[in-house]
Amino acid sequence: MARTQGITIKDVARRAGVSITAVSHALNGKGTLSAATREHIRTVADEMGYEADALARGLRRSTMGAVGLVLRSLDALGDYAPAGVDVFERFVGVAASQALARGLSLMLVPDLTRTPVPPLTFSMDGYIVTNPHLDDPVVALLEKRGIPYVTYGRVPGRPDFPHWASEDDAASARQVLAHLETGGARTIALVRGTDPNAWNHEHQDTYLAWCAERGTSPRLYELAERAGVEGGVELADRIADDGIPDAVFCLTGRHAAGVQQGLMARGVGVPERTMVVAGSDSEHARNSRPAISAVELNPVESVGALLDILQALVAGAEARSPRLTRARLRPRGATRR
Amino acid sequence: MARTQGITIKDVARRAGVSITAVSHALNGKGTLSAATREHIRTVADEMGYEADALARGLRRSTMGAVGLVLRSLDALGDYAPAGVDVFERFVGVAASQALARGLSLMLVPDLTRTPVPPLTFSMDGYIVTNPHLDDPVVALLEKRGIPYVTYGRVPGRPDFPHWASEDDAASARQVLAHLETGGARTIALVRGTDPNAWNHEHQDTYLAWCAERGTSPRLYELAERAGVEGGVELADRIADDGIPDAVFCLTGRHAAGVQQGLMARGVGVPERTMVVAGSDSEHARNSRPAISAVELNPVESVGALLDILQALVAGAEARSPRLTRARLRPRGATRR
DNA sequence: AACATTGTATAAAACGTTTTACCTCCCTAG
DNA sequence: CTAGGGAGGTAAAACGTTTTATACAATGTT
Repeated sequence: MARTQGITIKDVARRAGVSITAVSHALNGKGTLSAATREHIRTVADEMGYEADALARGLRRSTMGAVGLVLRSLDALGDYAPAGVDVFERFVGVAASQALARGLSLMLVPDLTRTPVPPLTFSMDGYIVTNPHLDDPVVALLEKRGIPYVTYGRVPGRPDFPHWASEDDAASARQVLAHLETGGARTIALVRGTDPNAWNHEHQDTYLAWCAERGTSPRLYELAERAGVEGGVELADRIADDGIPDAVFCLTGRHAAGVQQGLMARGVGVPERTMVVAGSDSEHARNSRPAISAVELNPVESVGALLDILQALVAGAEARSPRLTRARLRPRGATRR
Repeated sequence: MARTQGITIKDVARRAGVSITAVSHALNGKGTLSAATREHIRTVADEMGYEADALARGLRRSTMGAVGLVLRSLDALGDYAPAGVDVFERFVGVAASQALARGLSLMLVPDLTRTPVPPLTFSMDGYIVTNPHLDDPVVALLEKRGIPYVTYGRVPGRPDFPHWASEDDAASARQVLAHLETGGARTIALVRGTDPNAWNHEHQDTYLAWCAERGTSPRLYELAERAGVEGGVELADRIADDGIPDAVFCLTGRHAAGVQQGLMARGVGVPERTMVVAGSDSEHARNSRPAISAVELNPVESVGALLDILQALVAGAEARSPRLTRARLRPRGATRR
């Protein structure tokens, strides 16, 4: 109802016996006040528990200290079986606490393009967009509005756009493939998702290049992210029918869990007959039996980098970007030979 | 940098050849304008793509159309092995989309009590606090600031506080216990978490009452939420050492998965020798083998109720509260006899 | 004695809305 | 002919800040 608890800059000014300008200057370290007055005002403000109204300040400064987070799959969270949540839950948590640490507010926006947009949408200083799609309308909207944004993973179809950070997907993929090769795998199948984002693209490209380098013919499968574990189980049959590969590299933990489950149900031994790896670690990977080897992403560093870039962007400064962080392969039972 | 893309109410007014008051009135359906002018102004505003600045509006109206969400465990998300996330990830997703549907912005606040607070913190219209603890400082702060709030689950130690909604935990617990009894269970162990919140309290109370009614002696275990699956595995040993019960009722999906895993590793057959149930459904419960029966919470209805109450509160209206939603038991292999 | 200069503080404009109070016109009733 | 009253509209105040421009001493300079 009443937004602020009464206590405004005017009250502080009156109590301290100075003008409101003086208060503003003292609290923001501007202007030309004597050290004494400055100190005095600060004390008074503190003991009154004064806190500048974010709206008024934002209106005047035209910057708010708040960033929006668009989870490019959050819509899916509305359904019963959320797709790809493993990664995102981590991401949201990390983003929230890191934003806090930097004194930023974090607003969650499921979909920027559905109208009407929530009130504060266009008042944010900037946005973080996770895994934008090809021709993502969210990106287009931000672009059109001139709102600064950074993306988690490069923007497909926009190789020139520099303001992104992410784990080095190509490096991760190579790491996985090398690991499997060391384990004796010759034919390796890749199971990717269907979202047209950089994550899927880049893994696929790396995989195809790797196959080409070795002169082996690729075994590529697509499976919708939202198909989840069950999708993986079903896909296992198709994979087996096509001839059992030495290893299966699934980009999501859920798919990996499903595929492994499906293969084992058919009597295919893991890791004896075929190995299984997940491109992003998740509870599914960890809790499968045998535990599935997986790439552990690095949301802490990635989010840090994203916020660095975004803050620089908002401040109108130059940002070192893009920035790649390192993910680590966690070998587990499913590739232990 | 520049917050809004230039286009203000003044521009619209000029273009439409009217005063800014007229524009405001036309767009908000107030004042006494002729239908014609109103229509005209609306058209102009639309084609200019005008959207009122949320900050200016908020400043004037002293209400913003934005609510904060405090996940009373979100700190934990910063760690590698997040505790209790299964429930919360769902909750965040649902909250975000329902807020959107109601035209509200959702701000994520990890911890309201750490200073300095992010800018918009005290500008929110109201807050949703999930599973507040006993003597929760977040609740105290909101109370002191006079900011409206609702809680997901009652506030422990504040039986008088009405503004909450949640699944009917007592009913859920009874449902589970009855299910186990039907399956032939006589001695049932309860594994609860350590957080002093209503969820744990209420399940425990119901369980104890149920035992008392039957004259059986309770077998109560506490296990920290963050102990997760491994904690469950370890606890399984203790439970078995104390004498294998006919069923184990774990409040979290992770604990249930761990306990079942631990029991089976000791050669205790599930469901033949003992049954396992989880108080909140999760991927762990679904993907264990055998699949663990679990109570499927109802975040959609709960969030709906919470927003209803909060919106009423903010509007200064009377809200029907508290409100209970129904959770459903999903019987699965782990209790199939 | 007149004039810069410096140090400290403030008045007032601005940010973009909403809302309150008022204005003007025209019509009708007295 | 005038008072009263709607219909249709606007000017200006307000929201709580920040910022720009200005005021006023006191001090130093020619």
